[in-house]
Amino acid sequence: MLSEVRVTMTRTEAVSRGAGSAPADDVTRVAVSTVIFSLRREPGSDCLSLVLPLVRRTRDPFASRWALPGGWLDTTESLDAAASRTLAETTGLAPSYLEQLYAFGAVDRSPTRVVSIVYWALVREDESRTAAPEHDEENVAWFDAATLPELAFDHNQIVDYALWRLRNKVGYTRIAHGLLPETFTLAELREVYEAILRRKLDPANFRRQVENSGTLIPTDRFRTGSHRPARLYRYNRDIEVAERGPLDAHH
Amino acid sequence: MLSEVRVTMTRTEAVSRGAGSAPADDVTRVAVSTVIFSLRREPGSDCLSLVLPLVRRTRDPFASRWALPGGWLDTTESLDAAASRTLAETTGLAPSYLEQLYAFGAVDRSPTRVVSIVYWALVREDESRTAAPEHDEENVAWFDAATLPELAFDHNQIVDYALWRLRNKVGYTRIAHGLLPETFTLAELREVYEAILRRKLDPANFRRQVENSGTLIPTDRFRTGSHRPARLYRYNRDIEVAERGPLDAHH
DNA sequence: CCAAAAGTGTTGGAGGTACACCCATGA
DNA sequence: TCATGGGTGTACCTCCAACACTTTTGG
Repeated sequence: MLSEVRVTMTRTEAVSRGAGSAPADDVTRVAVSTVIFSLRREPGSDCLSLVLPLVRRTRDPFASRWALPGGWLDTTESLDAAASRTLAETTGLAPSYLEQLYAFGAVDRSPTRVVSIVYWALVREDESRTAAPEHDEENVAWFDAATLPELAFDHNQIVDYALWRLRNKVGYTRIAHGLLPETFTLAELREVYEAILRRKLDPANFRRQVENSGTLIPTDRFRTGSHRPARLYRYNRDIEVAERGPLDAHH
Repeated sequence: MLSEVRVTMTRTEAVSRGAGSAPADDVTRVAVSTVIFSLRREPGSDCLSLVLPLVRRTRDPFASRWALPGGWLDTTESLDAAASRTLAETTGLAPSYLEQLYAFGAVDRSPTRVVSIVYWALVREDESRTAAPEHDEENVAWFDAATLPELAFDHNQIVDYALWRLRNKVGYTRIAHGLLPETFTLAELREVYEAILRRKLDPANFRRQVENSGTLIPTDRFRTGSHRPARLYRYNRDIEVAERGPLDAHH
């Protein structure tokens, strides 16, 4: 039915950032990348902003460009596991939330045929500080999500899509706690929403909304400091099950 | 900068779903499958039900089981194109709506390592009738989505997820027109919603909701027949752009 | 006491549900 | 004429945005 054909294809060096032997030439390879979001308080301004880690490519194509952390899919691991693994290898992070974003497979997105299964993840602010201890400090850096440079491949587009998903999902799920420590004040939670949605929220209405949603458990502790002490809350982990669809796995 | 090399792509004659020689053992291959929804009016009952086409497998694994239509990803086509192609090859259908669903890649979902990029699609009721003219009538059949047999691989799970997405998406987008002809009455549109959501909707409130959404354009024609003639509507195609995220392609 | 953030109350509008009610046709 | 679905009006309820107001701390 289909006969064997010869194809001439301009091919550059292998794609893998990091190690890996040269791959076979005639197959489409599967890569896994992750858009990792965290929050950082800018020293100058007093508001939080979304940041994400990028790795500098050390080889062609797009050598010296910044790219999403990722790697090749191993034959013996699931997609979710590959996302966690490559994420840990390149940045040393363990995400508090991880979800598949999309599979990108345009033929010209890389010189060789690569299908990228892209995940997106959230890491807590405190965790992202301790990350990348020995992981080439040089080649991993955090960027403000709003002002990214030109990235390798179609990664700018991918980040845009991940941002869109994050902004959507924060509206109808309670994933914001993936960016916060175990306990937090309502003001801190509101700041997270404001950073993601890029607009101010009414503190009074925000309080009632999250209180009525039943996803927060008040503790008896308070955050003291500047003014009137604010109650600390924890997330109710029993809720979030029903929010997701019938996809068993991914944690 | 980029050096040109020659690559020999042994296209193991294969790929399309039925045929196929044994694949290489050490690579993970990429398949593309599609969950295709359409509507069928059951002869006995008077209400619409969701149906989808399945193909009977002719070889192991899961020989003689029913499976989602699909095939191997070709090296020279995008994921979207592969979904359209395999969908046409196996069922002869051209979908009125096509969207990527999810990438499934558990290691044990197939004896050999296969990552399936799954799409879901809608085809209009009338189109689904004329389908599969010469496409092995024997090995393609339509099933009620609610009462599927045990399918090959993890395809039952996949259909469940596709149904979940469809039911969600019908609530906040206007994809239902993908199951209807060019013009239709509000009652017909409501029936589509009822079939997808599996519950009755108030005709009066349904009318106002879709009218206020601005997605319908009334024509000056009417569907006559049983009782008082019902006005025919068309969909306003200018709207649906803003509904989707920043994913350029897939039409 | 004052500033500022924590937390509460109140109002009005938007949108959804339930349901009563007219309208127009085939039989 | 009647039965049936097409189409309209309306009351009510819930949720949300706006904003006035009280409470509690640090300085």
